[in-house]
Amino acid sequence: MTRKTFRRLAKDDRRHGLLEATLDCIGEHGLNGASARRIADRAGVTPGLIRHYFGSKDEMVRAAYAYLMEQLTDRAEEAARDASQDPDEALARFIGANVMTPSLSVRHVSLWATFIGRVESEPGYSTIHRDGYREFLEALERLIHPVLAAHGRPADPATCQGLAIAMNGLIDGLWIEGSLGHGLYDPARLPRIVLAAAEGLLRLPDQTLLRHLPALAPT
Amino acid sequence: MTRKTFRRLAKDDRRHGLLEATLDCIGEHGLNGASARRIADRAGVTPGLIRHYFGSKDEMVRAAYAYLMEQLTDRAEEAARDASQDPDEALARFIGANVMTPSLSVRHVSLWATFIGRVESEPGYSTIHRDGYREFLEALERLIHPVLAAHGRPADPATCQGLAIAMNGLIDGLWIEGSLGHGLYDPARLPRIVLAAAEGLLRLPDQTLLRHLPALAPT
DNA sequence: CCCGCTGTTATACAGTCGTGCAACAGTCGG
DNA sequence: CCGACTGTTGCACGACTGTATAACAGCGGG
Repeated sequence: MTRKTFRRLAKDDRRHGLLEATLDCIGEHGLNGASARRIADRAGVTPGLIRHYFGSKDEMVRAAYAYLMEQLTDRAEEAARDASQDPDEALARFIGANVMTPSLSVRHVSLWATFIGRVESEPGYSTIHRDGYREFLEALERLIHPVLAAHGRPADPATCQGLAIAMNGLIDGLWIEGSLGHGLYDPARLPRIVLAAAEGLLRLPDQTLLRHLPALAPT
Repeated sequence: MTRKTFRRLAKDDRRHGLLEATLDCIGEHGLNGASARRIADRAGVTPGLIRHYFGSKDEMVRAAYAYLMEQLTDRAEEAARDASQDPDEALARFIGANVMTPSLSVRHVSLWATFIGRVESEPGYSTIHRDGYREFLEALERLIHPVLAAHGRPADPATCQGLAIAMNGLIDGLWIEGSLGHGLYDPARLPRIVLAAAEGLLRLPDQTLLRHLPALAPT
């Protein structure tokens, strides 16, 4: 029995590989089937490394949750970042991007849901969840405020936050159901649906957001 | 070693007890920690019964998912059933009830999310998910249509479905985040937020739904 | 009252779980 | 080219997993 050959990787590379393998396994087999052995296999290492890098499997899974949330919020904010100077277009881009590929992803929704299910009882999860949610909410508020102001609608902080909360719910809900692909409707309808809903929700004139729909075409 | 005393229950009672215990365990410990022994313990029986009633643990968990979805849709439709004849009020009640106790429940959201995370890969789950989603969507369409018609807004099937999809997203998203109680805002604000958003989304005149807010006070 | 049906328990089994630990082997500085 | 540091492996351990099966006991029908 010959010993497995291996390469010594930089600390961050190995951590990254393990986290990615953890998410892969959880996405495919759930927290159940994501055993230390299976994750190590997927990462191309032996289970002992988990202890070496994360102390325990639970700790690694927790780190994977944080890593996932980072990915999700980064991706969301990226859509707004490369938006034009036009506040309407920036908001439309942000909202639309969240219900289109690559955001619309079964893998991401499955992972997100799996972790959400443990937020209440797993120590440390609630902080990760709250931070991600807050970040998303604040990004939304930053995008909504100038749009409201430009159209002469009330934009005090309380109003703005309430609208951001509703908008976040709208986006999240459509993101989840759209990603799961139950076949009840064509997900390609989602950008139009969500932008029309957002216009109404914010009491914006017709086409304020919808006219930027063509700009959302997948590059 | 004395043998455990027991009562012979009606088939449905025992099944119900096991399903409820299954959901309890999954809610508290996730699909991971919900072992056959722990579930049996919670139900006050021995693990062997699982095989007797469901054939296997996986089959029981699947049945528990279907059982949960039935509970959730029943509860949602109940809110609309005991609504008055006024279409506006019926819609307002339905929407509002979904972001208030008892619908706003960490246990329910945790369970829902845990199962959603497995919809993609676990055989049979997607059907349960789709059926529940379709039922919710259709209930929403039935409530939205008369409201649109009464206010002279376009109410063709395609428009109606699109609005129901958006409304469902809005409700789901707020239900999830509101139930998790992250402390970023007071969940008591949700009924007002969701009704205001729904009015805008459907392009209804101000206060069409919001004026029924007082009628939603927890009985 | 007691027999028989069957819902229920108890036990055993092979497999997998997470992880602690000692030995190994890559890799880098000298 | 060699020595030393440490990232990585391999294995062992006890606990726990799901489930098969045989023995038991509650309960209704006669």
